[in-house]
Amino acid sequence: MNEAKAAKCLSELGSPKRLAVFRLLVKAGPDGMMVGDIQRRLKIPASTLSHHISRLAWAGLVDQRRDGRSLICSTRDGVMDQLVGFLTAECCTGFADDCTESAA
Amino acid sequence: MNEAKAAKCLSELGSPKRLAVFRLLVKAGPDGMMVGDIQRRLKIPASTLSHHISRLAWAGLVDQRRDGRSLICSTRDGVMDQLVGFLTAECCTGFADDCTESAA
DNA sequence: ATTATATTTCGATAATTCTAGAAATATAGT
DNA sequence: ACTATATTTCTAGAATTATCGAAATATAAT
Repeated sequence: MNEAKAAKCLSELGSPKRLAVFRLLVKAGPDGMMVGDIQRRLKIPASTLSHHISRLAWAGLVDQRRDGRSLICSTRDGVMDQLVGFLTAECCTGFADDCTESAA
Repeated sequence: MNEAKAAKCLSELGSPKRLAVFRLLVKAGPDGMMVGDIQRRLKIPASTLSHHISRLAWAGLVDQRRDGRSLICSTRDGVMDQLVGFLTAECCTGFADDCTESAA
């Protein structure tokens, strides 16, 4: 996780519809949820929902796998922890100046 | 913290320049940092930087106070914890049982 | 009052994103 | 092959956002 990747994730999660989708998937857990079920639940037109899901996937926040005619979405394991870790890593908490980019 | 407010925060943090500003302020701690210092550090034109700071303030992520001719920016206390709490709050409260990490 | 410094607001343009209907693709069943 | 279901890709207009120079505002010092 670096600043560019974190910004990408945050930006994608920053759309109310995408955040709602993502949170639904967080709740669904590893079993995930079919696109159609998300659509029925959130009442978003299919093409709009597909657009948002593809952005979440592009950011690495969500994975999709096919099961017959359905595509099952789930949150990518660990990505949320990485993001939260990055945000809360108080790099140089002692207010030092020399913080060279830290990994995490 | 609710979904709309969280989305607002995430969206604002999702701009690379704003994320850089915010992280600089996280590092600076409660003492904060003058706009001019942020500008010299990140090399963003003043009007552009002002725009980004005002968005961070609008989202409730950053506060500004005046000190003489300078405006001092600092992260709003607690907002990051609230955001992280919101993001991780409902993890696996639904149906999954093998979510071992994340918390509060 | 004049001048200098610090930062914001204005204004205009470029770029990106949102939205959703229509068409296309993928899979399954008959 | 044909039909139905599930989802994506295409497309395009509307809305939002980013960028930054110029002008304006706020404060301080002389």
